[in-house]
Amino acid sequence: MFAKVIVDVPAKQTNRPFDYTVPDSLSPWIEVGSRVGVPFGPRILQGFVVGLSDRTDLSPKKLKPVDHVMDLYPPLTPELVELAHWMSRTYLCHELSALQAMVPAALKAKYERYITVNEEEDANPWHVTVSGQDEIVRYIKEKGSVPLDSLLQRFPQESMWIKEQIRSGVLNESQTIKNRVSKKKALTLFPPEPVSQLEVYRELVPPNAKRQREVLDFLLQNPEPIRLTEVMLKLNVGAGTVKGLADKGWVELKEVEVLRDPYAQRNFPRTSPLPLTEEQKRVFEPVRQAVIDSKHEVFLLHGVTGSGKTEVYLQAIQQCLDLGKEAIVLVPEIALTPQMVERFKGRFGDEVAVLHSRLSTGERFDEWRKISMKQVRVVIGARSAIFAPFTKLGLIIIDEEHESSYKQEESPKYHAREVAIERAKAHGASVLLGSATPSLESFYRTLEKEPVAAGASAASRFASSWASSPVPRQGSFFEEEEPPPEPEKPFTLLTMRQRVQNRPLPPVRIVDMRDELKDGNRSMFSRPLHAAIAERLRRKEQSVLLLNRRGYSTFVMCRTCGYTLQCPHCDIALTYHQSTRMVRCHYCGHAERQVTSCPSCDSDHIRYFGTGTQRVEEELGKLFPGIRVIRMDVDTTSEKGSHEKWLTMFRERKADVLLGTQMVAKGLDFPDVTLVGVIAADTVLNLPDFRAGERTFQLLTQVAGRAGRHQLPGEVYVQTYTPEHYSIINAAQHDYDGFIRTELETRLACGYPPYCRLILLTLSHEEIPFLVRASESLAKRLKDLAGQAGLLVSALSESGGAEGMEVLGPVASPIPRIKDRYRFRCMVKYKGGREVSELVGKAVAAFDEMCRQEGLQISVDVDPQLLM
DNA sequence: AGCACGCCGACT
DNA sequence: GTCGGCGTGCTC
Repeated sequence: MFAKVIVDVPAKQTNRPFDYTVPDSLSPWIEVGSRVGVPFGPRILQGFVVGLSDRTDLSPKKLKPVDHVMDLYPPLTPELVELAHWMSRTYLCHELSALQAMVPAALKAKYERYITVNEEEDANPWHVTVSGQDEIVRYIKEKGSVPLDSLLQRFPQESMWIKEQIRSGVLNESQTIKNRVSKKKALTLFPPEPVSQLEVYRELVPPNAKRQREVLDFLLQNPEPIRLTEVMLKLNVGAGTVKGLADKGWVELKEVEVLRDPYAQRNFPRTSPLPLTEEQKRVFEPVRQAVIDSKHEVFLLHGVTGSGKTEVYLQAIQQCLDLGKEAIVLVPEIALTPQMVERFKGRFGDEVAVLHSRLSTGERFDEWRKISMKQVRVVIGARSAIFAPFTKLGLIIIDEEHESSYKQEESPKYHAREVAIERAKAHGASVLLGSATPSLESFYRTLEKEPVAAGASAASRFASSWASSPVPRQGSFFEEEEPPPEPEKPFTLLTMRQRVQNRPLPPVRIVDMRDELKDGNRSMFSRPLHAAIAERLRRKEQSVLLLNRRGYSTFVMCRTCGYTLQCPHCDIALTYHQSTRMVRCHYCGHAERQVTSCPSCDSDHIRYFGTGTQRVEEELGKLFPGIRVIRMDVDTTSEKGSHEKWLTMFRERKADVLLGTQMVAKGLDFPDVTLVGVIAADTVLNLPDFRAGERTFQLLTQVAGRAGRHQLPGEVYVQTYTPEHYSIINAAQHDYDGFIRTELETRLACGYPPYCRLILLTLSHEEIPFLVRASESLAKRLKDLAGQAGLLVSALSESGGAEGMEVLGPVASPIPRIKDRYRFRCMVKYKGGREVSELVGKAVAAFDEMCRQEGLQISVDVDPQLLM
């Protein structure tokens, strides 16, 4: 038997499976998806088994055997291995990166090299001449074995000599693969056998040892093994008490492997399904049917805020569980609040695993193992939870599907929505995308398109470009034969227009800040918003104020000459952190002490602009003396659990105003909030990104939905300098359809997604001239290859509906330098199928040598979400 | 990524 | 004549 293995080397040349023989002793343990240690060149590397075969094209003498298997059960399923392959082709990343993205970080290989003294060679004394070197040998002998890097740290002068000795055999080098996180052990208390012995011991306890007797009594009542920490908590005894018993041999304390449970302390009251409204029933029914029929279908659930999407999710999941299938729920990281977790844990109890970024590596690993070991059938989590190693998936739910956080910004730059659809296809599962403001991409895919057959229209060809199907694995992905892609099935649109109990959407008032300025109001609060806040204070109701982070960041400026502090390594302003009194660069981490005079003109009129929210908070305090404000931004929510703490305080009415960035707009539900104010609606709108209008509309709609969800009617104020913009007007009128119509027209006219697709290529290098040459050369290469394929057009929008691609740039990136590396970018706009991304892959591959030798870096982003 | 092999300049 | 620079290519 032969295993095809992707080894742990992220490089172009090793981005293919390598064949190994499987020794008989290991064959029962090796499956597609196993993690193995394999000899690769001179060392042992970690690798993933991506195929098993009883034949190989390689001559037997070149083959080496698999060294060992790393896990009792394979961490990946064959379906996920296939998915990794799809990802590597779709997003042009190494297959290894895709595989690694699927397992918890705890399983990432960590290699340690050990040095020992070779006893035989040591007999030859002339190898050891200089006294310092003699010391090294003694040091190693004393410790037995020493990790190489700690040895080099201790004897930095002698690194050459040490390498020599390893080569000549005086020192031995060996290497191990370690997991990053060990399984957690907890001291556990075991009662004696038989338990009746406890009666005897009870009498023997010294009369003054009251605590010890309590422990024995407890064990008599509860004779199962119990965690030491639990005993200490329950009986309020110290560890010494129990240790005393253990010392006498009356009870036993042993280390037992446990799963860390981040929600262990919490009790979730069980809830049962609520009766669905007519509208909920109408959208639930087709989803239920698809799940029962195991039919792959993608539903786009467009439901206004407060229309009760979550209850539909919960009942759809219940349907899944009833059929013995599993479900994944994706939620944007920022919305994965305790409230959200509570709703799922409350309905499905121990069947739920939760994955989010605030978990430690160990906690995350253990939640993941619950899935892997089939202890749970529901996973709720952020983006990467899409890789939950289920085998009987029935449904994938993506809440707030329009959120840009579903796109990973590091390699592999996948979009969870696309991955979800791909996974669902493999399982015959359905995907339910939910949002009050569906993305244009998703909405576009619900529109009826002409069939692919005769005359292949623009729309149908475009539709087919999204399709793909599993491919039998073989060789490198750039040269594979593709089966013709299946035509993409359109999404099914489901709509919920009513809020539960028919509460009206709050009226939204647009405030033109230009008028305020004209009338001499230079404050950041318009008169109407000011009056509205005053009114809430008087009525003892609560307000939420939202400030977009961007455009209001925390820079340091000289008021005499206008100089702003810049990062010396990046072309970006340094941000000021009040808590540490430091200025710091968000991109490279460069930090310096705050300055007292201008480095440029020496003036001491240095002004530290705090976070935008800090400024608003200050001004609120001035305008409304005694107002209680909770401020939520990066500064106040970095601490673990602080997010929850602030929200609880606000819920308990310990503040009048919740002031924050985006994070206050998402999914929060407070009964006494009757006012929502958006301080500056156009900060996003002015960004140089074709999605700016869409983002603005989404944000305003989301935040408007926060008001008046309960008995009290709500009201929304939106302050803006561009009140005539359709994304602001449509949001104010709660008119998604109107917005989408205008926005689709705009995108069609400008030639942007969803009418075409984009690939963003970013090149970086330390020297501008080299970078410019390389960038121009890459652009030329892209054009040449496109020309050869007959795909090149000069302006995509003018090519009508036909397939084609356009190469834009190179131009300097919006942030032209990061970490002392200059950045240029090229944009590929195209209509058509996979051939374009393959072509881009080929073009980039041609620059592989330049990357390796000259330090050029090229990053490829397929379907980029942020063009910044 | 590592690491070895291999082909041209300044030294014992 | 050798030591060593890092260009080139391979790892099942």
